[in-house]
Amino acid sequence: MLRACARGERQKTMELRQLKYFNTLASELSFTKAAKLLNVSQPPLSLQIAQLEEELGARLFERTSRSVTLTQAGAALQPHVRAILARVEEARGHVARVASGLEGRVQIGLAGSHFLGPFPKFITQFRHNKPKVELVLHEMKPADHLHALRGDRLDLCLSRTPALDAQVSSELLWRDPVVAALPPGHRLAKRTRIDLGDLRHEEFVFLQLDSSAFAKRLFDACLHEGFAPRIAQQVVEIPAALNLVAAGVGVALVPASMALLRKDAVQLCTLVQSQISISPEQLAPHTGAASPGDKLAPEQLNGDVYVLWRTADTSPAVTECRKALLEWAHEQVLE
Amino acid sequence: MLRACARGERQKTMELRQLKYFNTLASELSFTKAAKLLNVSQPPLSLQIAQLEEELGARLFERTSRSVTLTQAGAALQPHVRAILARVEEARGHVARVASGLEGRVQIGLAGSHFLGPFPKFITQFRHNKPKVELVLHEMKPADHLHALRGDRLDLCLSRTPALDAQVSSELLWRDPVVAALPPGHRLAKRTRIDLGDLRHEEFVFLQLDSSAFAKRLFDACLHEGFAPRIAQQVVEIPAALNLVAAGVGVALVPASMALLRKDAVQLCTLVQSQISISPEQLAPHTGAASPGDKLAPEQLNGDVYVLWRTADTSPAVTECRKALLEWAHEQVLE
DNA sequence: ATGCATTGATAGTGTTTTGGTATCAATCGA
DNA sequence: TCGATTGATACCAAAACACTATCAATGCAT
Repeated sequence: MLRACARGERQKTMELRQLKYFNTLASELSFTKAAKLLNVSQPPLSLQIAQLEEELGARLFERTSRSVTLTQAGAALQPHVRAILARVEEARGHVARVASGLEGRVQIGLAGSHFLGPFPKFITQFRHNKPKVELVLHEMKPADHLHALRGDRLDLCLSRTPALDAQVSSELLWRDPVVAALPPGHRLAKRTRIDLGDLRHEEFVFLQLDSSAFAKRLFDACLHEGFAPRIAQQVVEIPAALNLVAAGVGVALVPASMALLRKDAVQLCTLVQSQISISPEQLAPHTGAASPGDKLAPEQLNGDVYVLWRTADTSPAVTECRKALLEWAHEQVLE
Repeated sequence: MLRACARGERQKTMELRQLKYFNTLASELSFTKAAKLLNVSQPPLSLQIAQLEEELGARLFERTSRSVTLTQAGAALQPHVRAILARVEEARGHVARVASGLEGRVQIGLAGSHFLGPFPKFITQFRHNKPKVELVLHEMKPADHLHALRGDRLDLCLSRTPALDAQVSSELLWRDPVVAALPPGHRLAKRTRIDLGDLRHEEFVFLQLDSSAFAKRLFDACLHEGFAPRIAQQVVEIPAALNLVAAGVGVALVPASMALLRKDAVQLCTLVQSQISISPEQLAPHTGAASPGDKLAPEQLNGDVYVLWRTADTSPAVTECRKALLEWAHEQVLE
């Protein structure tokens, strides 16, 4: 079969090698010296320069057999070549930094409530350690996390619900038991620990069920306990729920870390169901597929915080950030 | 003899081809489409990208068999590549403009007196026609012209004396006869034309003999006429001579174009020796070697202006400027 | 579900390009 | 005038490159 070389002339194109050769020759103004510096012999250098001159259609050096000087065209070219070669090195360094995770951008999705927990401390520390990695925080409903993650709009998510599929992995960051938040002076307020069933007749301030899987899980826990909670008010953010509880609208099921922030205004009661004994295994991080238990197991009545990420994500900055977050979280637990 | 390939690894270097391939692939995000745009088949494109990735030590594209996306490293590289390729094109254009004489720099040496003649008009016109060509004017003693020209400090000179050697060429720009400038009311002032010998008993304001070959030529003309001029005052610039003549210090031999500028204050007398009939051949430009006549021939009693340049100079801007100057000068003569 | 089309990767081959050695003409200095 | 040095040239081997043919994987349509 005939070679499909339709166009007769192969378009010769300038190459970086030629520019590199030009640059040292322009500095040395001697073919032999430049060739030595370039670790090539002199004839190839002459050839490459000649090719460059031919392609540009201009003589770049004036050679007598005794001296080499730049022509005006060559002098005009020199600063460009320097800039190009410098930019190549800059690009090389930039790519290396990004590839090593020293530089990059990480899109992080999280509920507003996490700004009140330990996470901001991590942000501060990470930004100090990796100042060239840009962390972009996206406050959004937890229900949207997975979709945004799969659509590449997010790289990491903080969520109180681990992921269950193969596309998205998750790992436990820190535990956060669910407690009951009661209005001041509530009849159950004197007890330090109550059973979820004790709340069956209460009015609830509940997280909006379609805003997060966490809210659904709380609701399901009530169902599992044998009652459908009477919802006096739905809210999207946990702090809002606490404010309503403080105002006497009803009781609420909230993560302990959140409730502690308003312990001045609401009464907290440990829920016995979430008071499970913490085994060493549970303290250790586990993968997303590690706890696919039934939706109504009492151990699930918790607000433990997970980090979620695309399993297939290879971005070094994201990986570095995730690892740093996990490491930091586990250190915090030990303290 | 053994090949002197001392280092085992040949340092593979990034090449512009790879950057060009990267650029279109990053735009198209499809190997087959990019290959078509690049007029190559798909395998070479894949290979070049792979080589680029290997050299940078970073994966630049995430490929599934169904989609191609930029990695963070690739996204970091993209603007650099765009800038590099753009700069290459800019360099190509710049070199082309310089090589064609549209852009460049021309160092021009001239005596201050030429600022009073027709030359400034040319400067204005040339700067308008070739705005990117920088004309640098160096006012200096004509005696230094040749040295500066040979030392590459000047590219062109305006001189009243043509060059006589092979290294420096010259061509006539415009004629300028020498006239006698007399103080007002001078005894010879009534005559419209006088002989040089008529001035043998006058006091002279003379150009400094070591400042220009023109001055020497005027002095030699007097000697040839049979007298050594009595020099009352030496000056460097012709206008200064005219001022001294106007003040009555003495008479002077000056180019007609200069004297006309002070015809309000000095009396002009045509010198018969310079009043030679102008043959068509003499009007036409002639090369430097064309008039190597004896130093005392009366025809040499003139201030004709020549352009001088290095015969070996290949700079397009200089050549363009010189040609434009010649063309313009000859047009001026016709008007 | 299953075949079909499309995508990028791989293998094998011929051509182009590149770099090496040997040598030459020109020029400068002693 | 001779020798040394410079860049250019001729020629050859090796490396790089681009092509064709093909494969495995994936998405889409029937």
